[in-house]
Amino acid sequence: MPELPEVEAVRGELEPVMTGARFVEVQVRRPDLRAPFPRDFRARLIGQRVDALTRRAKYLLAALSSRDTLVMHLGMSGSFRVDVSAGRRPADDMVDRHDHVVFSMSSGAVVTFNDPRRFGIMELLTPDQLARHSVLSRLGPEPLSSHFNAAALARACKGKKTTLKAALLDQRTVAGLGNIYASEALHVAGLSPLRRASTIATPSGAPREAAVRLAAAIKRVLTRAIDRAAGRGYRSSRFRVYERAGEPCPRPRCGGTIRRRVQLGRSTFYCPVCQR
DNA sequence: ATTGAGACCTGTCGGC
DNA sequence: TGCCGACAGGTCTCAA
Repeated sequence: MPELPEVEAVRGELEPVMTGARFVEVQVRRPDLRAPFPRDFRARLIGQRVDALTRRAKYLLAALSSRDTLVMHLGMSGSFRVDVSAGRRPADDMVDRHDHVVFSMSSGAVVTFNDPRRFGIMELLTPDQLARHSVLSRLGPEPLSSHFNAAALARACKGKKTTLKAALLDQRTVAGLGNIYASEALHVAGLSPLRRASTIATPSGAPREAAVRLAAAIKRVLTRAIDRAAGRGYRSSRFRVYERAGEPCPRPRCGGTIRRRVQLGRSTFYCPVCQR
Protein backbone atom coordinates (compact mmCIF):
# COMPACT_ATOMS: atom_id res chain seq x y z
CA MET A 1 0.00 0.00 0.00
CA PRO A 2 2.27 2.73 1.12
CA GLU A 3 4.56 5.17 -0.56
CA LEU A 4 5.20 8.65 0.78
CA PRO A 5 1.73 10.10 0.05
CA GLU A 6 -0.08 7.19 1.69
CA VAL A 7 2.19 7.23 4.72
CA GLU A 8 1.56 10.94 5.03
CA ALA A 9 -2.19 10.25 4.98
CA VAL A 10 -1.75 7.69 7.76
CA ARG A 11 0.21 10.24 9.75
CA GLY A 12 -2.66 12.66 9.36
CA GLU A 13 -5.10 10.12 10.79
CA LEU A 14 -2.94 9.09 13.73
CA GLU A 15 -1.72 12.55 14.65
CA PRO A 16 -4.91 13.86 16.31
CA VAL A 17 -5.38 10.77 18.49
CA MET A 18 -1.74 10.14 19.33
CA THR A 19 0.01 13.46 19.73
CA GLY A 20 -0.32 14.64 23.31
CA ALA A 21 -1.73 11.29 24.41
CA ARG A 22 -0.04 8.60 26.50
CA PHE A 23 0.18 4.87 25.94
CA VAL A 24 -2.19 3.29 28.45
CA GLU A 25 -1.88 -0.26 27.17
CA VAL A 26 0.27 -1.89 24.53
CA GLN A 27 -0.52 -5.32 23.22
CA VAL A 28 1.89 -7.16 20.93
CA ARG A 29 -0.08 -10.01 19.44
CA ARG A 30 2.66 -11.10 17.04
CA PRO A 31 6.24 -10.12 17.72
CA ASP A 32 7.65 -11.42 14.46
CA LEU A 33 7.34 -8.60 12.01
CA ARG A 34 10.31 -7.95 9.74
CA ALA A 35 12.47 -7.03 12.70
CA PRO A 36 11.86 -8.60 16.10
CA PHE A 37 10.45 -6.40 18.82
CA PRO A 38 12.72 -5.42 21.69
CA ARG A 39 11.95 -7.41 24.84
CA ASP A 40 10.97 -4.35 26.80
CA PHE A 41 8.86 -2.81 24.03
CA ARG A 42 5.69 -2.70 26.11
CA ALA A 43 7.35 -1.51 29.30
CA ARG A 44 9.16 1.31 27.52
CA LEU A 45 5.99 2.56 25.86
CA ILE A 46 3.40 2.45 28.62
CA GLY A 47 3.06 5.78 30.36
CA GLN A 48 4.99 7.64 27.70
CA ARG A 49 3.45 10.64 26.00
CA VAL A 50 3.71 11.17 22.25
CA ASP A 51 5.22 14.61 21.80
CA ALA A 52 5.10 14.58 18.02
CA LEU A 53 4.20 12.25 15.20
CA THR A 54 6.23 12.91 12.09
CA ARG A 55 7.09 11.19 8.85
CA ARG A 56 10.49 10.65 7.28
CA ALA A 57 10.49 8.90 3.89
CA LYS A 58 8.06 6.00 4.41
CA TYR A 59 8.68 5.85 8.16
CA LEU A 60 6.41 7.19 10.88
CA LEU A 61 8.27 8.53 13.89
CA ALA A 62 6.62 9.03 17.26
CA ALA A 63 8.80 11.17 19.51
CA LEU A 64 8.16 10.14 23.10
CA SER A 65 8.41 12.00 26.38
CA SER A 66 11.09 9.47 27.41
CA ARG A 67 13.24 10.80 24.50
CA ASP A 68 12.90 7.47 22.75
CA THR A 69 11.46 7.32 19.26
CA LEU A 70 8.94 4.75 18.14
CA VAL A 71 9.73 3.97 14.50
CA MET A 72 7.00 2.41 12.39
CA HIS A 73 7.07 1.22 8.80
CA LEU A 74 4.09 -0.21 6.91
CA GLY A 75 6.06 -2.49 4.61
CA MET A 76 3.93 -3.60 1.68
CA SER A 77 0.66 -4.40 3.38
CA GLY A 78 0.62 -2.56 6.70
CA SER A 79 -2.18 -0.28 7.84
CA PHE A 80 -3.49 1.36 10.98
CA ARG A 81 -7.02 1.36 12.26
CA VAL A 82 -8.27 3.90 14.75
CA ASP A 83 -11.22 3.07 16.99
CA VAL A 84 -12.33 5.96 19.11
CA SER A 85 -15.24 4.36 20.93
CA ALA A 86 -13.84 0.89 21.42
CA GLY A 87 -13.31 1.23 25.14
CA ARG A 88 -10.20 -0.21 26.74
CA ARG A 89 -10.10 -3.46 24.86
CA PRO A 90 -11.42 -4.15 21.38
CA ALA A 91 -14.17 -6.74 21.25
CA ASP A 92 -13.00 -10.11 20.02
CA ASP A 93 -14.97 -9.90 16.83
CA MET A 94 -13.19 -6.65 16.03
CA VAL A 95 -9.82 -8.41 15.99
CA ASP A 96 -8.38 -9.57 12.70
CA ARG A 97 -5.76 -12.30 12.62
CA HIS A 98 -3.30 -9.80 11.15
CA ASP A 99 -3.78 -7.25 13.93
CA HIS A 100 -0.26 -7.45 15.34
CA VAL A 101 0.03 -4.47 17.66
CA VAL A 102 -2.66 -2.62 19.59
CA PHE A 103 -2.06 0.74 21.29
CA SER A 104 -4.64 2.01 23.76
CA MET A 105 -4.10 5.73 24.11
CA SER A 106 -5.13 8.08 26.89
CA SER A 107 -7.11 10.00 24.28
CA GLY A 108 -9.50 7.06 24.34
CA ALA A 109 -8.46 5.91 20.89
CA VAL A 110 -7.36 2.36 20.19
CA VAL A 111 -4.79 2.27 17.40
CA THR A 112 -4.29 -1.11 15.74
CA PHE A 113 -1.47 -2.06 13.39
CA ASN A 114 -2.53 -4.65 10.84
CA ASP A 115 -0.10 -6.24 8.40
CA PRO A 116 -0.87 -9.49 6.54
CA ARG A 117 2.57 -9.90 4.98
CA ARG A 118 4.48 -8.79 8.06
CA PHE A 119 7.01 -6.77 6.09
CA GLY A 120 6.29 -3.91 8.47
CA ILE A 121 8.56 -2.74 11.24
CA MET A 122 8.20 -1.34 14.73
CA GLU A 123 11.23 -0.41 16.70
CA LEU A 124 11.99 1.71 19.69
CA LEU A 125 15.18 3.74 19.46
CA THR A 126 17.16 5.78 21.93
CA PRO A 127 18.33 9.19 20.68
CA ASP A 128 21.71 7.67 20.04
CA GLN A 129 20.35 4.72 18.11
CA LEU A 130 18.16 7.05 16.08
CA ALA A 131 21.11 9.24 15.11
CA ARG A 132 23.20 6.26 14.05
CA HIS A 133 20.43 4.24 12.45
CA SER A 134 21.84 2.42 9.44
CA VAL A 135 18.88 3.27 7.22
CA LEU A 136 17.36 6.44 8.66
CA SER A 137 20.66 8.28 8.87
CA ARG A 138 21.39 7.61 5.20
CA LEU A 139 18.07 8.56 3.69
CA GLY A 140 18.14 11.08 0.87
CA PRO A 141 16.30 14.41 1.04
CA GLU A 142 12.57 14.69 1.51
CA PRO A 143 11.30 15.24 -2.02
CA LEU A 144 8.93 18.03 -1.06
CA SER A 145 11.49 19.96 0.95
CA SER A 146 13.69 22.72 -0.38
CA HIS A 147 16.68 20.40 0.07
CA PHE A 148 15.46 18.40 -2.86
CA ASN A 149 15.87 20.03 -6.25
CA ALA A 150 17.51 19.44 -9.63
CA ALA A 151 20.98 20.05 -8.20
CA ALA A 152 20.53 17.54 -5.38
CA LEU A 153 19.06 14.97 -7.73
CA ALA A 154 21.85 15.38 -10.26
CA ARG A 155 24.48 15.12 -7.56
CA ALA A 156 22.96 11.88 -6.31
CA CYS A 157 22.79 10.41 -9.81
CA LYS A 158 26.25 11.49 -10.86
CA GLY A 159 28.30 8.53 -12.02
CA LYS A 160 25.53 6.03 -11.33
CA LYS A 161 25.55 3.14 -13.76
CA THR A 162 22.06 1.96 -12.86
CA THR A 163 18.87 2.97 -14.54
CA LEU A 164 16.84 6.01 -13.58
CA LYS A 165 14.10 3.78 -12.20
CA ALA A 166 16.54 2.00 -9.90
CA ALA A 167 18.02 5.31 -8.79
CA LEU A 168 14.59 6.64 -7.85
CA LEU A 169 13.76 3.53 -5.84
CA ASP A 170 17.01 3.90 -3.92
CA GLN A 171 15.95 5.76 -0.78
CA ARG A 172 19.38 7.39 -0.55
CA THR A 173 18.74 9.27 -3.78
CA VAL A 174 15.44 10.72 -2.67
CA ALA A 175 13.37 9.47 0.22
CA GLY A 176 9.84 8.16 -0.13
CA LEU A 177 9.32 7.27 -3.77
CA GLY A 178 8.18 3.72 -4.43
CA ASN A 179 7.30 1.60 -7.39
CA ILE A 180 4.18 3.51 -8.43
CA TYR A 181 5.33 7.09 -8.12
CA ALA A 182 8.74 6.36 -9.62
CA SER A 183 6.99 5.24 -12.80
CA GLU A 184 4.57 8.14 -12.64
CA ALA A 185 7.26 10.78 -12.17
CA LEU A 186 9.36 9.43 -15.02
CA HIS A 187 6.38 9.64 -17.33
CA VAL A 188 5.60 13.21 -16.32
CA ALA A 189 9.24 14.11 -16.90
CA GLY A 190 9.33 12.33 -20.26
CA LEU A 191 12.33 10.24 -19.23
CA SER A 192 12.83 6.55 -19.88
CA PRO A 193 13.06 4.34 -16.78
CA LEU A 194 15.75 2.39 -18.64
CA ARG A 195 18.01 5.38 -19.11
CA ARG A 196 21.28 5.51 -17.24
CA ALA A 197 20.91 7.60 -14.11
CA SER A 198 24.19 9.39 -14.71
CA THR A 199 22.87 10.97 -17.92
CA ILE A 200 20.81 13.55 -16.07
CA ALA A 201 24.00 15.10 -14.66
CA THR A 202 27.15 16.49 -16.20
CA PRO A 203 30.39 14.65 -15.33
CA SER A 204 30.96 17.13 -12.54
CA GLY A 205 27.49 16.48 -11.13
CA ALA A 206 25.72 19.61 -12.34
CA PRO A 207 22.09 19.19 -13.35
CA ARG A 208 21.18 18.80 -16.99
CA GLU A 209 17.77 19.81 -18.21
CA ALA A 210 16.47 16.27 -17.60
CA ALA A 211 17.29 16.62 -13.91
CA VAL A 212 15.30 19.83 -13.75
CA ARG A 213 12.30 18.14 -15.31
CA LEU A 214 12.58 15.04 -13.13
CA ALA A 215 12.86 16.93 -9.86
CA ALA A 216 9.84 19.02 -10.77
CA ALA A 217 7.89 15.94 -11.86
CA ILE A 218 8.60 14.18 -8.57
CA LYS A 219 7.35 17.14 -6.58
CA ARG A 220 4.26 17.47 -8.71
CA VAL A 221 3.32 13.80 -8.68
CA LEU A 222 3.75 13.51 -4.92
CA THR A 223 1.95 16.74 -4.13
CA ARG A 224 -1.07 15.69 -6.14
CA ALA A 225 -1.03 12.21 -4.63
CA ILE A 226 -0.92 13.63 -1.11
CA ASP A 227 -3.91 15.82 -1.85
CA ARG A 228 -5.86 12.83 -3.04
CA ALA A 229 -4.67 10.36 -0.42
CA ALA A 230 -5.73 12.74 2.34
CA GLY A 231 -9.28 12.63 1.10
CA ARG A 232 -10.35 9.06 0.50
CA GLY A 233 -8.84 5.61 0.19
CA TYR A 234 -5.39 5.13 -1.19
CA ARG A 235 -6.25 3.09 -4.22
CA SER A 236 -9.20 5.20 -5.21
CA SER A 237 -7.51 6.92 -8.08
CA ARG A 238 -5.78 5.41 -11.03
CA PHE A 239 -2.51 6.48 -12.49
CA ARG A 240 -1.06 7.85 -15.71
CA VAL A 241 0.95 4.75 -16.57
CA TYR A 242 1.01 2.42 -13.56
CA GLU A 243 -0.97 -0.75 -14.31
CA ARG A 244 -1.97 0.62 -17.69
CA ALA A 245 0.00 -1.64 -20.01
CA GLY A 246 -1.57 -1.76 -23.45
CA GLU A 247 -3.47 1.49 -23.01
CA PRO A 248 -2.73 4.61 -25.02
CA CYS A 249 -0.22 7.04 -23.55
CA PRO A 250 -2.07 9.85 -21.75
CA ARG A 251 0.27 12.53 -23.12
CA PRO A 252 -1.62 14.61 -25.66
CA ARG A 253 -0.76 13.73 -29.27
CA CYS A 254 1.86 11.16 -28.19
CA GLY A 255 0.11 8.16 -29.70
CA GLY A 256 2.33 5.62 -27.89
CA THR A 257 1.17 2.55 -26.02
CA ILE A 258 2.07 1.98 -22.37
CA ARG A 259 4.39 -0.93 -21.83
CA ARG A 260 5.20 -3.02 -18.78
CA ARG A 261 8.57 -4.50 -18.11
CA VAL A 262 10.42 -5.84 -15.13
CA GLN A 263 13.30 -3.99 -13.52
CA LEU A 264 14.82 -5.12 -10.23
CA GLY A 265 12.08 -7.69 -10.05
CA ARG A 266 9.37 -5.02 -10.06
CA SER A 267 6.97 -3.84 -12.71
CA THR A 268 7.83 -0.65 -14.53
CA PHE A 269 5.24 1.06 -16.70
CA TYR A 270 6.27 3.59 -19.31
CA CYS A 271 5.65 4.96 -22.77
CA PRO A 272 8.47 4.04 -25.15
CA VAL A 273 7.50 6.90 -27.47
CA CYS A 274 7.58 9.98 -25.26
CA GLN A 275 9.93 8.77 -22.54
CA ARG A 276 13.50 8.99 -23.69
C1' DA B 1 31.41 0.91 -3.37
C1' DT B 2 27.84 -0.34 -6.47
C1' DT B 3 24.65 -3.38 -8.39
C1' DG B 4 21.18 -7.01 -9.28
C1' DA B 5 19.14 -11.33 -7.60
C1' DG B 6 16.85 -13.59 -4.17
C1' DA B 7 14.52 -13.75 0.21
C1' DC B 8 11.11 -12.47 3.48
C1' DC B 9 5.24 -13.58 3.96
C1' DT B 10 0.36 -13.74 2.85
C1' DG B 11 -3.38 -12.81 -0.12
C1' DT B 12 -5.73 -12.37 -4.55
C1' DC B 13 -6.66 -13.11 -9.15
C1' DG B 14 -6.84 -15.41 -13.62
C1' DG B 15 -6.34 -19.67 -16.22
C1' DC B 16 -6.88 -24.55 -16.73
C1' DT C 1 -14.66 -26.17 -7.27
C1' DG C 2 -9.68 -26.71 -6.81
C1' DC C 3 -5.03 -26.16 -7.81
C1' DC C 4 -1.15 -23.43 -9.58
C1' DG C 5 1.50 -19.75 -10.97
C1' DA C 6 2.05 -14.80 -11.30
C1' DC C 7 1.89 -10.81 -8.95
C1' DA C 8 1.38 -7.18 -5.14
C1' DG C 9 2.45 0.08 -3.22
C1' DG C 10 9.24 -2.48 0.45
C1' DT C 11 13.31 -3.41 2.22
C1' DC C 12 17.35 -6.42 3.51
C1' DT C 13 21.23 -9.51 2.71
C1' DC C 14 24.36 -11.55 -0.08
C1' DA C 15 27.63 -12.37 -3.77
C1' DA C 16 29.82 -10.69 -7.85
